Amino acid sequence: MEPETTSVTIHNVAKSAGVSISTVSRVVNNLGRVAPETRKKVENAIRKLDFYPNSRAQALSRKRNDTIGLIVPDFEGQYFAMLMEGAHEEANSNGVNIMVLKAKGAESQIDVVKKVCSQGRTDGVILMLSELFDQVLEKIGNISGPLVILDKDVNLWHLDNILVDNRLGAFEATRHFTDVHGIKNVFFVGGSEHNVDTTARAKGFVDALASVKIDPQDKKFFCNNYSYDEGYRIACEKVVPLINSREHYGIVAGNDDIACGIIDALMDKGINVPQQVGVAGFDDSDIAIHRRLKLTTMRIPTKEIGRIAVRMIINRLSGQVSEPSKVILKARLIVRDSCGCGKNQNQ
Amino acid sequence: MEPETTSVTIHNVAKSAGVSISTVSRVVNNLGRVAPETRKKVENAIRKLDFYPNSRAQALSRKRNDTIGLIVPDFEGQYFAMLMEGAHEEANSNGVNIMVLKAKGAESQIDVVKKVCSQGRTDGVILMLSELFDQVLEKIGNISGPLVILDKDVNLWHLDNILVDNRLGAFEATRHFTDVHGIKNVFFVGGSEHNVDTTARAKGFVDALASVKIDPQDKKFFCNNYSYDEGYRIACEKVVPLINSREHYGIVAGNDDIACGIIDALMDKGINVPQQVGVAGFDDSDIAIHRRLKLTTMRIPTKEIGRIAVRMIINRLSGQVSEPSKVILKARLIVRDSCGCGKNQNQ
DNA sequence: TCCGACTATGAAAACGTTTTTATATATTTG
DNA sequence: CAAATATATAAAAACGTTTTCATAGTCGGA
Repeated sequence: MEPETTSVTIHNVAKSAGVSISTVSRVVNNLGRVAPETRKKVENAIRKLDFYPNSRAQALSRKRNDTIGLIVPDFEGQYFAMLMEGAHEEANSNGVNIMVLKAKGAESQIDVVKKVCSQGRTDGVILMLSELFDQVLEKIGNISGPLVILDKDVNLWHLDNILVDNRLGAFEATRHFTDVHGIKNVFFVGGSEHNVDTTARAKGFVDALASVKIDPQDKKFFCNNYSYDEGYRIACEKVVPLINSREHYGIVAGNDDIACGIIDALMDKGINVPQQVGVAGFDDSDIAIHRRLKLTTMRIPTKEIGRIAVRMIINRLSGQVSEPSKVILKARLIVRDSCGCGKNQNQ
Repeated sequence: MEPETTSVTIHNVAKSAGVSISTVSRVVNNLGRVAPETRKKVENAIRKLDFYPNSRAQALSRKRNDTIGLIVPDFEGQYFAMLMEGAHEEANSNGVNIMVLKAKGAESQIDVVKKVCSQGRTDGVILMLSELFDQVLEKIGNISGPLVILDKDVNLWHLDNILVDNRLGAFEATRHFTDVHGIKNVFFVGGSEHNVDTTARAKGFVDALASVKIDPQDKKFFCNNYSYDEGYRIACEKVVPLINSREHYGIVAGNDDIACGIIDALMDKGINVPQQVGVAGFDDSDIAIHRRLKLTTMRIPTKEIGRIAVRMIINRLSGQVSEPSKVILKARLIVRDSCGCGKNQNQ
């Protein structure tokens, strides 16, 4: 009934080596001075007994867990995986662990953050906010440990903040069509109109056209969400009717899913992509290179975001850095075939 | 220099409510009998002081962390995300957390498992093994807590085990071509020949052909890895030369990436897909529905695997279940367009 | 009215570390 | 050579809970 193999503690090691537990602790943590022969005795005992310090006791005593919480609204797409990749890389090389939590609605996010921090389960938290983020921020101002907010521009309080310049990204994608391809008819098909990312990207699009003296009027469309199906739908309903077979066009999509939907819709309507209509996506997700027509897209440095977020927390914990900071990363245009630059350029 | 807001402990609550810490603990954990008015006093104090029990102290005292470790070789593709989805769902509804760890090589996996278990950082571990898994298993037989092995058939020791019947999956995909489409010329293009999944799928393919009296000789090909590019390469080098324009063909691919590579290769060589050659993938990953020609593919119940894995650990921890078990899940054929069943069936 | 059983609560031990403080012993200094 | 100082180690306190054990107080029955 009790197969519970009681594990070996620092006391066992101390006894076996004929020293006190303080000495063992000093050896394990490389602290203070220990006579060479004593150290050897202790190290032998540790090896003999296969001793690993109990992390629960360490956590209590040291008042830290060596654990960072990563709170995301969902695990969909590959954003989460990339974020994890970067975060884990940085965390691992600093001996800290990552606990993944999911919290979608504002309620849930407030709950999870408060709980996890107040309980001392993590030493710091990386939070990817959902849409209603001002409500969340309002309530978590007084939490204890370091807190990094991702992807939403947060000016309040002493919070670290990492974001991507979406406006600039869409600006560059748009100017790629106007400048490199000499196209005057550029459209924008974004995600939900109330999404802050979409808003920023739409602004970049407008700014880009304005900067080359093109009227952006009636050239912006919005999907209900960031999905392939919505991209397909909007392309059929809004874009196709505007296409004149004698002109060339460019479309800046809100993300790669939408871009793919658009491309397939256009093709299904017999329109030549990318010869007559070039399309650019956003995110550089997996699907960008897993299609016949490789997607030109703006790459979001997601892995980098994860890495920096962990770095920020570690810095704050180590006391080296006390001031909160805001990091703004750029998206980068990855030119492939769907804009008309690539292998399918000349038919 | 010390903005460390020292958090409120059970002692503060006890003092504020005018009772002992044992009473507070009893109220918090709903244990033993507490007089209604005492309970009210304590609850008020808890609310007033915004008390959250320190999870580190709880962990030490209770000898558990309410944390499950999920060890994966990488975060690529969407396998990890789906696994996480299921695992988190089950974990969350049981009040346990998930710590994600990465360990790729055999060395690393042994290290991580031993460390995480011996330290008591997690109460149980879900382990997704890399290729050289016998070496790993050999060394981690004596670890303490519950351990669930994913995706590799493990017969040794007292380990829980969840796997997918890859043989049966490939069998069904193959028979779909022979039975539904009446195709005799079916090929298999798997991943690395030394991969156990590939081996099982290849066997399913051979068994299926044998079961309908077709000679599987010279119909199996292998990629160096599970990538789009390899699928493209093998299709060009091995498959295309075998295609006779008067015959119909079916191809069972090792995964969706390979399937996409094959399809694009065939199309680039001017072969009609799916009219002349049908292709089926494996995994039902994102890309299956993000292409113009929707992929027919075997869906692996990854989310379910995550859910069951967590369930197993929780059951073992609760002492309800003591015997290790092996769960074998089936892949399910998702019929879309690339096999020739769908919208593009008749040209 | 007295005794046993039960109830509500408090006191104290335990969990396994880290860290501070104390104490021998060895080494230097005047 | 005694006093001051270093050095190596041990003893004990602390971390914040849970849990066992002890102790008053209450109740019902003889």
